[in-house]
Amino acid sequence: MNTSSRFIVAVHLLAVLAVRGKVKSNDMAWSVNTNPVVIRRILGALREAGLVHSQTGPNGGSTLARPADQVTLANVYDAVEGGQLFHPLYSNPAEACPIGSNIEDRMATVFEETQAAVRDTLSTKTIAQIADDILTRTGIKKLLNSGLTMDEIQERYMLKDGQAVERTSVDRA
Amino acid sequence: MNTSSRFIVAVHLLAVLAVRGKVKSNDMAWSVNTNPVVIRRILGALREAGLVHSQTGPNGGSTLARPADQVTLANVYDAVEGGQLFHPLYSNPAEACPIGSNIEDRMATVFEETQAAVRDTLSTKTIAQIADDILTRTGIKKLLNSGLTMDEIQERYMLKDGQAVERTSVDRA
DNA sequence: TCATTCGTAACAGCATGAGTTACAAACAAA
DNA sequence: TTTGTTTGTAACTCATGCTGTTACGAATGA
Repeated sequence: MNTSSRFIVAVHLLAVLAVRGKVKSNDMAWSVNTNPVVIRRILGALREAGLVHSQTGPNGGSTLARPADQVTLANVYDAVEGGQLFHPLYSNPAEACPIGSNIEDRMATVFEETQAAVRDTLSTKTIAQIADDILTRTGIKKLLNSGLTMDEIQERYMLKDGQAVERTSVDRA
Repeated sequence: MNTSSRFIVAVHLLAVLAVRGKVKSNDMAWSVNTNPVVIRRILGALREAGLVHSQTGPNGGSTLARPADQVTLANVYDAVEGGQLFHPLYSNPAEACPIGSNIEDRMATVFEETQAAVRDTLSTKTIAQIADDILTRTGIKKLLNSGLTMDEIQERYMLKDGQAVERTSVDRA
């Protein structure tokens, strides 16, 4: 059926951290367009999994706990969704029925194989790749390569039709 | 996250149909240990997907619409879960944020790849294999090979510690 | 005609997730 | 030390989805 939005939000947050360094939950909430508490809840799961560090107080915020190219989407998935994609258990099937008394066991192995396939797929992708793809796509990567810092880019450029373009005086007003 | 129990119940039902031929929703409900309407709802999805036929009236019930070795678990999954395992959409991330404005697009391709991996895994397994595994495991397969019919086995044997054993006069009483 | 079986609508109960408010704890800076 | 900022977390509401149940019309075989 479906997975919660936690996974995609978690990837979103980690990509932001990969690009920006230390970020406050308020700023991340703005980017995701939700409440800071929702962000902090997800950060809590990421912290428990050892993917981020957080700091209270002024100049507080969260940072990646290890380089973005060492954080796979499988790590993120495990952190926020906690494993099982399928439900091997349901309401006590009949013991007297050959199918009923064996289906859970049999399907458990199917679920394990499927879960492994999902994890294999997700483990080939890292937060660094996701962030890099997006920076390239928007033209920000080229600006970074030209020596600008992320802060300078943020100040002097804006997104227009998905591309980073220099702000005009009108935009600043 | 998680998937509903519909998938495993659907596999359960199809395995029962593979073994028993035509079966009433009442009997399937007994095997699954739930309400017949729950069964009929799932059969409805399977029917829409062309996996079973149903018949009203006396001597009614459901049957497989094609041989059990031509029904893969991917077919079943698609029938009852309808595709999307992950949610690519969430609450309007900020357009002005490079990550926010691109994350949905980027993750959509990740989700598609993952979904494809799941379908690949599930498409290697058929209802026939699941049913056969269980019949073999319980010793029923051997009885069928010895020439007994499923009805005869049902009448003269019972499950004890997962194995089909002949009923004693006490069991019949 | 009648009993049986399915199809489906309608509703209740429950679990889960998201959004929100509130507040204590940690911490940097004055 | 005090103050303001930020996080962590509990508690609550609201919406959604799934399961179980009752009810009833429609189809069908005897």
